[in-house]
Amino acid sequence: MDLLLQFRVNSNLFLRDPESSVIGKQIVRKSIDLIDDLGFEHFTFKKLAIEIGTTEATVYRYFENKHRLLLYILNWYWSYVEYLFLIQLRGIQDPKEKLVKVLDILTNHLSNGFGEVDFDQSKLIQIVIKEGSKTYLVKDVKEINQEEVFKPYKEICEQISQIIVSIDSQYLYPHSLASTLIEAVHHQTFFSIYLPKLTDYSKHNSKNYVFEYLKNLVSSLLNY
Amino acid sequence: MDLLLQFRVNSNLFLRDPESSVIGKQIVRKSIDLIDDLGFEHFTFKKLAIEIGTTEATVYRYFENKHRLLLYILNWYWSYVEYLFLIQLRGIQDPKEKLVKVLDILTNHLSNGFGEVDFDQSKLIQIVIKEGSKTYLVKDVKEINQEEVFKPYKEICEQISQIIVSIDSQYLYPHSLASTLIEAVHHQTFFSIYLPKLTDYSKHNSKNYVFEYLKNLVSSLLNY
DNA sequence: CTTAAATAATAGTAATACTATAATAAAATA
DNA sequence: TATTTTATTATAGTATTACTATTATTTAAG
Repeated sequence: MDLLLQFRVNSNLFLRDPESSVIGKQIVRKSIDLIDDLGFEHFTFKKLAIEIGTTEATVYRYFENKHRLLLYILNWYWSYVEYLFLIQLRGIQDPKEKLVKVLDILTNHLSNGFGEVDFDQSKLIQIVIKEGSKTYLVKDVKEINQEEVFKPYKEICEQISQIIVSIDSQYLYPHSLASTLIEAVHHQTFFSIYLPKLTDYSKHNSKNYVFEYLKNLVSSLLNY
Repeated sequence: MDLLLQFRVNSNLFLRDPESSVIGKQIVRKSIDLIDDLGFEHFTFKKLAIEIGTTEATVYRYFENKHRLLLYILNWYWSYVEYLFLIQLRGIQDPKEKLVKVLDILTNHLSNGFGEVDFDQSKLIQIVIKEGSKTYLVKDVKEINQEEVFKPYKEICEQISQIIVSIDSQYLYPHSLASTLIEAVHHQTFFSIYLPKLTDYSKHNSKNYVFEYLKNLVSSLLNY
């Protein structure tokens, strides 16, 4: 099952499959550590290479540039979420319950992990929250979009959209609501930590603040 | 009135007030053009200096680095929005109507401009949409937050939050909803242009798509 | 066992993000 | 008015970044 997920990552994202060699796996694993430590702006292939005891040129054989590596990491994440959807929504009939489970998966970042993964999951989540939007907020979105690099994100959005429609077939903005929910998970989590005045986090003692907020939002919105 | 707005920009953001000299004003005006043209990542002080016929060192006398310049531009924008709120919400009594007007101001980017400004307004809006989140998605958010550089954003959020509470005093997440609306304006506008599958833009022939979506969202949510 | 192909290491370059110092202009004071 | 002081810009530099080209080494194939 581990392998299945990894094979889904779009081959446009890399020059050489990082899963095909030991050094490739190290590149991905260590880059997750480093991007989390330094932030994407201060992360460089030089620093990564030193960290894993190789050279920049070697890293460049795997990824064209650090933006592609970030895309690779996020594609992996979205594929992982898709897998969680698959196994965790399977048993649920009620679409309302399904949507709550979706929010749970998206916000309850840790702990719902399956089996073992060879990197720090909490660091991955931090990258998704802090650096995720940098995958698409670039000058060449249009071009890279044609390479299908945002496909897993769109598929997640499509799935959530279908759940929304099955709750309320009259609702006019299912895709926008789906992408708003996904983005809200990220920026509300970020804000609650770093810019809490942009949230009501301090008034709620819940550690599942973002989950509660969005659960309330969808239930009011789709009236249930 | 013009001056009033400009004086509100936090002096922590610059080394020397760009409004105090001709070259300072050129730096701000041309940087708006260039950031829009190149994207923030490819924008450099060197390119800016060449464009306005000066040197990098001169630009560095005004702004510590390009991130500070971006913050300056966004602070200017948020102060401008605050001013629009002030004059355009004044006559409205009904808080529901007020909230719709807020969404109108936030989404109907152009045309509600007052008087003249000495730069391209549509380029400013593009920067707000595409680069705005890069002001806070940085390693040192915590530190720069202490310098009050996000104050105008928080004030806008606070104002919207108060409107929300006056519509529904029982609503538990007014600040989160406010910041979600602001962020949604930006990413939904971005998605509708560059990643339309993340929206329902194609199904609606409205050029005010994001406005309609969010108006519908708040009216369902706060039941009116 | 040899040759070819794949991979990594070494050594570069152009651009970026600054900084230090020198030159010039403007302002303030004698 | 002359002369300091100060403010501002220009010149020239450095370290780092983002790559690339070439060479060396390993692995695989015939």
